[in-house]
Amino acid sequence: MASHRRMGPSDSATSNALLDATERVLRNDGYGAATSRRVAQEAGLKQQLVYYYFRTMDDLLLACFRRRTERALVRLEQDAASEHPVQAIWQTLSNASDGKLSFEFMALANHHEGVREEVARFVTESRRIETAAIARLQGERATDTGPVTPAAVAFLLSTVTLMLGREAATGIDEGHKDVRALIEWALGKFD
Amino acid sequence: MASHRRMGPSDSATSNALLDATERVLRNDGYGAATSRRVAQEAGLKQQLVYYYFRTMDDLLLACFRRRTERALVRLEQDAASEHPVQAIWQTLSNASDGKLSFEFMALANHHEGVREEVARFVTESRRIETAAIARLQGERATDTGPVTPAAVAFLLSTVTLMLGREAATGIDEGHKDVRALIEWALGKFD
DNA sequence: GTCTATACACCGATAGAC
DNA sequence: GTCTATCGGTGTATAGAC
Repeated sequence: MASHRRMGPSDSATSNALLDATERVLRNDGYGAATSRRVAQEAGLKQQLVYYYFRTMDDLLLACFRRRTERALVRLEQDAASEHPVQAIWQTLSNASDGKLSFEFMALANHHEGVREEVARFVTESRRIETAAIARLQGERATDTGPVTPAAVAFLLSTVTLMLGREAATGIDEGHKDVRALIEWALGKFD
Repeated sequence: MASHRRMGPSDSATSNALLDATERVLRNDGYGAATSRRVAQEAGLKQQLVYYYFRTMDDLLLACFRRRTERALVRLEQDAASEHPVQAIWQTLSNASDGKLSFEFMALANHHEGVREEVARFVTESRRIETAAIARLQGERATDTGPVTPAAVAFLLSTVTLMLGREAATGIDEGHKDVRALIEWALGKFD
């Protein structure tokens, strides 16, 4: 039974302000704090507007994640098409990857069907792009990289940057210097 | 101003049942669902008993995490003292590491001071144990491992197993076969 | 497009009887 | 150690006026 409640446009200034506010709340206080009242307050809007622009809180969370992945994929494709794709991707992920937010969405994916599917789609797609870029380099150089395959490097690129950023945010730096050197050594085999 | 409310023992059958129930709730529905009523229901107990055994919900969550890390460190020390420490740790982390629960606690750490400190303590301590075990092997063999240092391997051991398990649970397997082969190759340099 | 008003459920936490 | 009862607050979501 569909609701008869009215709905607002999906790309207005107000809806984007709500998405921005949602990101801030997730970053600062986690998904447990991402309530309609809290998000609206963060955006300086009334609580009920959340339901005008997004049918449910689940929809808001999903839209928030989708906006982020779309932007990330655009950037990733730019990096992959650049002169030194592997270095560019490594730099982008090392600097920009917002570990706190990513983790919040990954935890959310554990019990939010829509987010889970979107996370799977995003990871699969971005790893596909990364693997292709690395394989292209390998083809050009024709060097033997042994077990350091494009797919393995793509996995390490994304997961190691994520974990480095997250641990640093938690006050951990055990082994970070060494692993950074190791990854850069592995990357050097391609680019 | 301290509360005058009475408190129960911290290692009774009932308090452990509550901790078990908390783990199940976190695993199935995330920390947002870990409410006193929900946890009590899961344990077949009354909601108010949560506050008899644990002062606040934050305390319950923290106790739940502490119990897990204590058990994990015991197991890690056993593995580190075994004949093939690196292989043993890799196997234990690959099989037993409960990715969903770990992620839930890591996300929780983002905005829960007590859990954040405990996560930092646990990661630092376990990585220290792993690094020592790997370095001991390196000393015995006296082989040159280049950039594949004990600290780097320790970082990869814990983070790669965590991410492999988590992605598998989300329905992702992009690059998993390759990265497993790569890690096992790196481990072979030591053990 | 934004407002007021409101429904109804669930939250953490406490008091005090048994 | 476990129970009943309960407080004040907050949650999602909707109806309907402006």
